[in-house]
Amino acid sequence: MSHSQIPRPTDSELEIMQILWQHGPASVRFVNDLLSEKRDVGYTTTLKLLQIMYEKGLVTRDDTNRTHVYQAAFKESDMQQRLLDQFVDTAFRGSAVKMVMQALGNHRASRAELDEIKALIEKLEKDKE
Amino acid sequence: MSHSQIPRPTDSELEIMQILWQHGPASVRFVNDLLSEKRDVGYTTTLKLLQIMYEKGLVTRDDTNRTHVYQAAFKESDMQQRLLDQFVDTAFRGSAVKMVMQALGNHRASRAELDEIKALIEKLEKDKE
DNA sequence: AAGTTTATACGAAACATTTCGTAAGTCAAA
DNA sequence: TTTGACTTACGAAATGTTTCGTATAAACTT
Repeated sequence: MSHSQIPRPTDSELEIMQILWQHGPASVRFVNDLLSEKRDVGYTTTLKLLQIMYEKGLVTRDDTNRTHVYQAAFKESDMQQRLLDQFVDTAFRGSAVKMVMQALGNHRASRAELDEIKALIEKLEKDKE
Repeated sequence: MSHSQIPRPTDSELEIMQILWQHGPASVRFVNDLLSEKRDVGYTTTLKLLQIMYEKGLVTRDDTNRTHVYQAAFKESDMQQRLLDQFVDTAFRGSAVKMVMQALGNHRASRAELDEIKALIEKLEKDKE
């Protein structure tokens, strides 16, 4: 199927995307086993979700074998960027900086992580010269 | 009505919250006028949404006059923090730092903004000592 | 080969969200 | 006082999401 525009995944769909990104191509069984560790979910529910995600173009699948193997259709970082843009727009009126400040202010980041961010900022500022 | 737990606002609801945060307490008419500038939406649609938001506890209202006046039930920053936590969990597997890096990497922030963030980081690092 | 387990497909119920039509009341102007 | 504009309340259609039961076929076990 062809898709002019990929829709934003729902929360449930994103949960499954996470599994596919973390573990690579996987069967319904595999996805459902991992999903079941976190919450109560039936096998056919997971199957149906993956089928819908396939129709939406969120995942691809290999159905040469009886057990189909699903795979994320997008890189995690690309999807994150899209979700981030959307989130900044709706929750922070488009201000990524405000969002960053809020995230740093209340999430306890380690010193190493803070240093990493600081280094990125300095690199960005250098690029600006 | 009493509420044990306030649900996450939907996208449409958040759009209305933004208006209430930006302009303060407002009538359905006022909200709908602003909303209509961006997209096509009927008056009773906006009314219904505000009524539902009232039932959910997202807004309060003053109904002493015929024209009810609605008001956000939460500070914008509090809501942003809640949405942010949720977003980081679902989209970045809990890593606020990764999210920040991605936001800074792809959003063009001004030098002044970058400096502001750097200052915050240095303050946080000082607090860590 | 017969029975058990495992797979997909599909329909539909249950639930949530979005949208709006219609009814009924209030208010102000003609 | 009648008319018209404006208001809230409410029901319900339209759409999207989540869940699972059932049917059917394939593969494995004994």
